[in-house]
Amino acid sequence: MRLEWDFYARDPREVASDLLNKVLVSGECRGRIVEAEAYAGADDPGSHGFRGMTPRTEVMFGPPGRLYVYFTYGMHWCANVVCGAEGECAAVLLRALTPLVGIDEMRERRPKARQNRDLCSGPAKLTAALGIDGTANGTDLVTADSGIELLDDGTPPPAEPGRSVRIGLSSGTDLPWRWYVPGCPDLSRRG
DNA sequence: ACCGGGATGTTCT
DNA sequence: GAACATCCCGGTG
Repeated sequence: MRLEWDFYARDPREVASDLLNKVLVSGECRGRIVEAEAYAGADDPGSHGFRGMTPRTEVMFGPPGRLYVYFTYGMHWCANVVCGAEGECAAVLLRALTPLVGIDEMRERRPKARQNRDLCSGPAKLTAALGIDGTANGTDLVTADSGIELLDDGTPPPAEPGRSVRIGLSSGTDLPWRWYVPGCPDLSRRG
């Protein structure tokens, strides 16, 4: 069943750990979330929202349950789930998926992937594999009006998830706000 | 296996 | 002008 508004309207650290083993749907493709990171606002120097709202980060401050998609390094898209209360800055970056459905379509979008575990093993890989780009910024995951949604298929999050500092930051590097499924072969890094 | 560097352009100072 | 929540390729061991 589809995740509802109250799932998202919480602290991003809770949402990040609870998103493990949920299913991301985009069009005909599906993947299981195995790695996610929490981001906050004024108290989180690693967050895009650290210095307040800008045109780019407006969605992060808006209602929970929407998708915040940003462009980085001149060529990559990354997708976040907006969390917390409306007016707060809070989101969860989706960092890795286990491909479940639509693998042929994913391989067409990511022809350089050598194996299935390379298709979605990074935040910009999974958006490319599932066809998510800036046109999806701000779309509502609860109504799924753009074909993107999150499902609970009955698989619970791991009883003891892996946890580490966040990856790729130059600020906020001390906060252990990355969660992952231990030993999963589809992570962005071994864990 | 590990490491270094290039691609590529938006965003904010 | 610098930084960037990244990825890929080619070098070396």
